[in-house]
Amino acid sequence: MGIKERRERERQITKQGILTASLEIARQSGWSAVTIRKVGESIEYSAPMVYQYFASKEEILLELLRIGFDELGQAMQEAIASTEDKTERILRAADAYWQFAQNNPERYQLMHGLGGVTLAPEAFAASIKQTCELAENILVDWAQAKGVTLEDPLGAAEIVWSLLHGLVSVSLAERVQGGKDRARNLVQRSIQDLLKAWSIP
Amino acid sequence: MGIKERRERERQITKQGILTASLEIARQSGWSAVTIRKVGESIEYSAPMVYQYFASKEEILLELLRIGFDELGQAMQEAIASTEDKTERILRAADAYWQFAQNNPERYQLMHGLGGVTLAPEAFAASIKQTCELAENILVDWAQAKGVTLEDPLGAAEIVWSLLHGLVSVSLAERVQGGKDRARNLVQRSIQDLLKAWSIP
DNA sequence: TACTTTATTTAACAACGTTAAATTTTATAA
DNA sequence: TTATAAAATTTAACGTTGTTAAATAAAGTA
Repeated sequence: MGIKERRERERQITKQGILTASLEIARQSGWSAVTIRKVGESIEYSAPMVYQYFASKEEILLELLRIGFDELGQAMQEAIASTEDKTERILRAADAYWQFAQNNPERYQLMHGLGGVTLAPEAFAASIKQTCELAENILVDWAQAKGVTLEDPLGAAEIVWSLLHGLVSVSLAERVQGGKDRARNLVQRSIQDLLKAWSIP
Repeated sequence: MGIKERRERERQITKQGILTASLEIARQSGWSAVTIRKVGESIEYSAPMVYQYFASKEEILLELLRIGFDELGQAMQEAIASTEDKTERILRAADAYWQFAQNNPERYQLMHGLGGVTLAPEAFAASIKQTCELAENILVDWAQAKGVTLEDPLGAAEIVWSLLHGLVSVSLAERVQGGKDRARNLVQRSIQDLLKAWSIP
């Protein structure tokens, strides 16, 4: 009597369909164009059917947000694991962050309340904190390896992350002249500059 | 026959009322709560009357955006004019930027597409560019005074501004631990750090 | 006072998120 | 296989949004 199980499998497929459809609409037309009716149409159901899978539109966005932060965290972890050099580690983690934002602009928007996303600030808080702690860890590692004493490690992490987030935000809004590659170099260079300043007593 | 003039005066007052009402609603309940009907109610008119003053809701937001960038630019200009010391000048300009964002969070959101604001990216571009050019100017001045050669002055300006914008964004979303004062110090310190790095060959 | 113009409001439309009711489809039991 | 219960799905509807058209009220002019 695997009928219940089959149903559950179908449910998961449809649920995933809702998520990918939402993401696709956002990719094509921005987050304000993501409507329940359009999502329903995408999965070839009537609009109210969406509510059999998510309690509200906000829940869809929150789920996508969670997935996004998971993937970003994973990408950064891989970057960190890819080298033993503490400085290079920071630069690669930053580049992983940068690449994620460039390859998934609409998800980055969702994860940071950009591009007309209406999500309560509390939604971001936890995941952001996690990313920031990760940044703090690799900075502390770096400082230790270099024999540098960071008087405010969390502050340093927040600075690096803010710089990164600022450049990404600006780049995503296509406000930086010279295209993505230039902005990418800017990220790398500015972080190196910060590390340089922190290396000197 | 000053009847036409009186009408025009009244018109300007009502127009201003629409702008301040929109800002007030956003301040109290966020930008997604700013609706034409509520704005109409605020100025004690029916909703459609708003369209006698602005062609669309977007036009209201764009006007507020323009005013916001004007005021921000003015505040930064005053900060710049307040000292001859090139380094202090940069720090004061950054603090003016910071103070504007803290004192007008909903306007800062509007000006940068935060907090559920749905405005086309093109809307920001011009004004942002202006602010960035201002940053470039004071950085070039600083470099000249310090005998430093900035190989990419615009890039340096974009870095400083991104750092500033990143910290402001994070602070406005109340994601920084330790409150506003700590974040303000972070801004000052990080910019000093960048300048320090750029001072060294 | 009568008429024209202007100012303002009410009604309405399409689209939104969401819920309730109606309907169709599917599974179960005789 | 057919009647019935359960589940799945859709249609209709509510209140809200931005916006426009039509109706009404007010003001100015002759």
